[in-house]
Amino acid sequence: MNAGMTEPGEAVRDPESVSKFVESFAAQLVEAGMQRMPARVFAALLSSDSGALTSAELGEQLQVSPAAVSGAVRYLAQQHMVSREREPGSRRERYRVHSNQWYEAVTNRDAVLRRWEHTLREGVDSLGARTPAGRRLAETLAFFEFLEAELAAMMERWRVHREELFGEL
Amino acid sequence: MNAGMTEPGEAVRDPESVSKFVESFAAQLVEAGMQRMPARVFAALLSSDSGALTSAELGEQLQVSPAAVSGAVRYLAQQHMVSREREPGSRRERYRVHSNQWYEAVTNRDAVLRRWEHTLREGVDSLGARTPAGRRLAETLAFFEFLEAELAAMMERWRVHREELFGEL
DNA sequence: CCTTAACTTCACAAGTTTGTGAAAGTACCG
DNA sequence: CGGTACTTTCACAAACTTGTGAAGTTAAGG
Repeated sequence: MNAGMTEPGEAVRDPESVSKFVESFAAQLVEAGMQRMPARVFAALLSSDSGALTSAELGEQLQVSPAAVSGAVRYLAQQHMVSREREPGSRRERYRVHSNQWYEAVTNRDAVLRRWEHTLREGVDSLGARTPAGRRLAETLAFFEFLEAELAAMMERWRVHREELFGEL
Repeated sequence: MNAGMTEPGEAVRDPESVSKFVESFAAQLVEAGMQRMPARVFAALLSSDSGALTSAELGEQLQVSPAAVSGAVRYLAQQHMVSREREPGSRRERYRVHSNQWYEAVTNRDAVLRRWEHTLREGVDSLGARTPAGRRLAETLAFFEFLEAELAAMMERWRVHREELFGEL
């Protein structure tokens, strides 16, 4: 650890090791199903001090075209993982990650869960609720319903725990 | 609902509506990041009455080659979402889904979570724990650590709840 | 209003993924 | 041990994805 050999306490931002982190983190997001470019953009935002970068900054840091940044940001905004803000007095836009908002977005996937449940319900219907397969699906459905409730409660607990650790928003 | 127009209670397995379910469910697994073929194979297994199918049965139902089935099953077995069993007295293999085992496999992703945490810890190190970015990562890390503990506890509660709903294993 | 900085859209080329047929490998069974 | 019934591996073609440059659009500022 502390491979940069800097004295602890110093806030020297070594671009190379930052980039290394960005790429590792992005790789894990990709592994978890996110597309490559949104993952890289998101990781870059997450590890910026201001929490917000312009399109040009992102393009330079990641060595990609404005078009790529544009597409990635559109996706991230749709997923509520970043928000866009216009810099006043400039035609430049900045993309911001609200540190906690992003994992809230990932866990608050009510709509997604609801669709899974809907599909499963249809499955139980077409297989017949009393067939072995129907029962198997019904159990899966019950699990998802349970999950949905638990996730909400868990995020509530997290907010409390978070405040203990880091204080007010 | 009950689009098949069969009297309730009847266990008529309409191959077409089953296939429709298989494809919808598979599509959702794909959306969640699983590869296409493993998703289809898994959905087919999940909606089979026996909970187990041979390679030939899967190939026929899904209209794919034995090679495709082989690859898909290898992946699913690695993820512990199906298990393989040799039929005694035959050289045929069957692939089985243990109704509850599969979502246990999906939620028991300790190793995966651990790797995220490791990456985040490195990130905090290279950004500096007292920088804004470092603090942001530290919060994300704390969230993952919290998640890890919560997930385990949640699955414990689910097992109890499940037993209430469906009885013993 | 015109200029211009910045973002977005689009057609396409490069790269990657996916499923196939054919050949090779395994292991039951006589 | 040889035959055969499966399964797996492999090289490749088709289909899809991804990022680019260039043209198009928007709106800030003169």
